[in-house]
Amino acid sequence: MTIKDIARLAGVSVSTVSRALNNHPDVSEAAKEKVLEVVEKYNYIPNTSARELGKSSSDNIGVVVRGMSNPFYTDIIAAIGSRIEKAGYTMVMQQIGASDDEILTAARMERDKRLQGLIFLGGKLDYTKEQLTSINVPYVCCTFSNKYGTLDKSEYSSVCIDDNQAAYDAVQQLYSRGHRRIAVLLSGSKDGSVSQVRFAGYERALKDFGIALDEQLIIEINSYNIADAYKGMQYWLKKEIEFTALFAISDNMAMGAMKALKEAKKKVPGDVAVIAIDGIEASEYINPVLSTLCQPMEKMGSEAVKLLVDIISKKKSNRHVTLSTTLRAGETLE
Amino acid sequence: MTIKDIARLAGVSVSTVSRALNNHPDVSEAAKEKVLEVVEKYNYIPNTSARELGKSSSDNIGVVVRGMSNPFYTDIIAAIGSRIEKAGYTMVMQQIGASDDEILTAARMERDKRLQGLIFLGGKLDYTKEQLTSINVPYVCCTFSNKYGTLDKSEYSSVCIDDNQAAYDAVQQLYSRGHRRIAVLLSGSKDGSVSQVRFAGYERALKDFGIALDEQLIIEINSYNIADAYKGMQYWLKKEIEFTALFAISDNMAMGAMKALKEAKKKVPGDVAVIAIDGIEASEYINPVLSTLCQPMEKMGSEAVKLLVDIISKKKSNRHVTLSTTLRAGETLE
DNA sequence: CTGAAAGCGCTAACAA
DNA sequence: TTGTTAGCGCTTTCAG
Repeated sequence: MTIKDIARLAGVSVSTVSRALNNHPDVSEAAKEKVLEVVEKYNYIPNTSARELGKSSSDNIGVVVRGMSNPFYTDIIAAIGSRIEKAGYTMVMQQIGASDDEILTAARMERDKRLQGLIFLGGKLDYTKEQLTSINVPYVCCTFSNKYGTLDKSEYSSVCIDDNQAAYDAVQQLYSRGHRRIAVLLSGSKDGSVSQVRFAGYERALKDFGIALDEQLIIEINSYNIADAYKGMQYWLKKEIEFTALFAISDNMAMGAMKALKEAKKKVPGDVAVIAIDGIEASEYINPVLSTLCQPMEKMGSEAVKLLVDIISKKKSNRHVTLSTTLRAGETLE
Repeated sequence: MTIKDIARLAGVSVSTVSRALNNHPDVSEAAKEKVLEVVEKYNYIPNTSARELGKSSSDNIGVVVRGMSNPFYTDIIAAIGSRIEKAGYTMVMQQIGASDDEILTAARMERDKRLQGLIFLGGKLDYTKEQLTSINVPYVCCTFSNKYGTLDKSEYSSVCIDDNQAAYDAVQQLYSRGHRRIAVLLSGSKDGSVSQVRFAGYERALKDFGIALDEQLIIEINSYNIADAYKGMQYWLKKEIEFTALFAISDNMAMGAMKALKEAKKKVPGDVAVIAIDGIEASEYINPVLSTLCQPMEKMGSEAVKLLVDIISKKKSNRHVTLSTTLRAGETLE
């Protein structure tokens, strides 16, 4: 069943069918009605590929999300979606696995869907200009910036928190409560990911507070996984290194760590205070409730769209906005 | 940059480029090399729409997943993905929102991607034959079956647990530990969703065990949301209805409920025993660890693909497999 | 092994 | 308002 069949069945030409289906103004009510009736009757569904191909332009904005079903992104995506809609564009989202190439995915989408712009959710921090030659539309990095790349600031937009500062603030929360032996749970300290940035904030805070960096307090797990955080913490606890507080670079990792702490009979808080960064919903439902610095998810999403739309419509050029976190007191701080 | 440009630049015809790009056997090494060189140099990316359109068939299997980023699905999806790959097919996944129409999505995919088959993850339980006329390839329902629909068993395949029995088993766990005042936390008791099926299992168990159904013990929240479960439970607890155990129809809902119980100073376990169904990772990281009946996620995913591939290759016809759950003891049972 | 040319199903000028 | 027709970018016969 193609548009031709419908045309024949409705006794009109294909263009009339196309017009009727796309709500073009220049179709008579009679023709439109007839067409829709046939479409309904035969359960006709237009082929998207053909449609996309035939079209010369579109109002599509692409969103490529790294990490399947990362709870941290759901709220942001919702915000992005509604904002895009409101701006009169159409959202085309694509999720990719942790090891997939977002640039390639984006480049494909750009051509396939004739995108006007792109939003990257949770990408890498080290793009080079070279790698991005295949992207020819404006794009904004959401939740991250090009910290370690060689991209010129004027070539892209971004909206994120100041990860270094957030980590600094987290450590300060612990420090101000008297903690000096502050362990840090991270993915990697020089993996070029957000983990590295947050670790740098941790280091900076210690330095500022006059605490010497103790290698023994660094728990590196090479993953953002909750189960890995649990196992990593479990393993580290066996070393029986003295500490009174833990700064986890993400809520998820903090949750894994807390299970290990509980099993090791370390009271949280009491024996150990815990703080993290992110503010996902799940960490609000654990016991004790995790104390964490929340990222303004909704704001991030809507801001990202705003930046992009402004660029697409030539109103403004590339910009970089930094949003601030808010502390969720929780119950793990003391 | 289109295939034509590449052809010109490489000094060959478009068909040769197409062959080189698609690993066809009948291309000389020299031509292939030349083409790939140009492709590389100009960063050429073929247009998927055009590709899909031009192709007469495909080895695509579509997967439509209901519910964005539902943690329950991630493991299943991973299993489905690797199984599809292994079987020599290509997975094309599409996530849809809770209120979107999966049949329409599937019908579109079927045409756009020239699917050989479909897998539905977390769909509705009440399809009618009429609604499915737009689907013309074999499909299997994963994690659910067509409990309330009028579909003939021979028209589709399914792989899921026996939800009614799982609920029955959950209640039995509580009953055997002496509980008689067993509250149930559900989405709806007649919403035609899995909630209804599990509630029926709860009812059946009570009947079997000689316990009268007490309307006061039914907590209906019209949602599967963790926050709603929390609020719903909070509200219900204010009524101060006497109970010693809670059966939540999903892990997620149990987590919300447990936060409410904790805030109401009800000890879990001790004052209240809790059991649920699903076995998601998160519920393993809360305190106390949730006792629950785990669905065999991996098995479900791989089994779904197996059924589908067998049908596509005409080896077998539609089948329905029921997998059993396993109890995760946890710490909320007593 | 290679190229020319006919589609794939739709959109969008251009005429009528 | 309508229909005709030329693409969109690729795959795939069919000749050569």
